Amino acid sequence: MSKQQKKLSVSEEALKKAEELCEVNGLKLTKLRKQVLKLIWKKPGYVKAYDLLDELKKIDPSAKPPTIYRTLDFLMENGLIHKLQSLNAFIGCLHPNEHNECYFLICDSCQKIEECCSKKINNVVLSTSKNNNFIPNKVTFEIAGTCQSCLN
Amino acid sequence: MSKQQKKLSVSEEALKKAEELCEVNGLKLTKLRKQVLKLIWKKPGYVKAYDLLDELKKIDPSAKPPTIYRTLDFLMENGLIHKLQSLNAFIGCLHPNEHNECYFLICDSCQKIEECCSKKINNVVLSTSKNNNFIPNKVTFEIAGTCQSCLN
DNA sequence: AATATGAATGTTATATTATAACATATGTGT
DNA sequence: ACACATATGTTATAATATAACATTCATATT
Repeated sequence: MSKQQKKLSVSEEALKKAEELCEVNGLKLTKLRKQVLKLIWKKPGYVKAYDLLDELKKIDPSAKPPTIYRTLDFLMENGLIHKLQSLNAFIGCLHPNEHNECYFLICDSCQKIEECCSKKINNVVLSTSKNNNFIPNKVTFEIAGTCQSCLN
Repeated sequence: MSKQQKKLSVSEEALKKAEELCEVNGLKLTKLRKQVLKLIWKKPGYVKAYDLLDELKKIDPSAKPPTIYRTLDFLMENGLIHKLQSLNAFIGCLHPNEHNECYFLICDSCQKIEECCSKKINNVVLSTSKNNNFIPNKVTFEIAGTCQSCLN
């Protein structure tokens, strides 16, 4: 941490990145979208759509399922969050825009998620796709198990 | 195909394997479970739980959601089928028991699935788990895209 | 054969996750 | 002011999945 500049939290960092990215790409990070993204980052680990809806209702009582799902769709389409398919849950993306394939280590006991990117994964996807004459579009790669700190 | 022995279809083969595997492991492949497994193999590509339920109802009108989900649980626990997490769908396993990690190529346009096993995947899972001090338990790896025959 | 036991199945109800369809508002350019 | 597209509001319902408890069935033992 420098003396000049207060260090941003991961969450603040992510929101800043999101704003920049939307700015650059001409995307509208509306009030609603920003609120939802904030709520996603506020919770450690992953978050479920209806829990998010409950949180959002505290700010905006008129929020309803489509409010959340549409917003999640926007955030996903633009790489700001990921959906964890094996959990039906959502999580903020650590490095929007920089994306090669990434995957998730999901701790079954503490709900913490590690987002990883790796060339190896990318290579496996590309090579096996090639072997099968398959054009990959969307990769889902999630490893559930037990994390370091839950092992003792 | 030999002259002596009629070649079994993939589906017949799978059912035979399932029976053998249950025999060996002391698992009860009951009438219901066999019926459901048959229905899963009957459909090309993947199958959704409630479609399966509709099919089952034609045989057993008293079937209800728990009937299907319990049976799917049994079949999954014992490696006879897989769940495709990104589709909420199910598919028969081509090689029950032989399992190292496997993954799926899912064609978005024709719904056909290619099940692949590969040491590479296994290695990636093991090495990245190790790097993160993570004990992997269940791997979900699904690649959606376009298959060979849908490209023209 | 009678009985005990656990596993499997039946049954009712409800929880959870997600979308369709249409109405209204809001921002932007002309 | 108007047209247009995009975003949001609203109502209803679809699709996916499980909890909880009752009954049946297989089998092992007496």
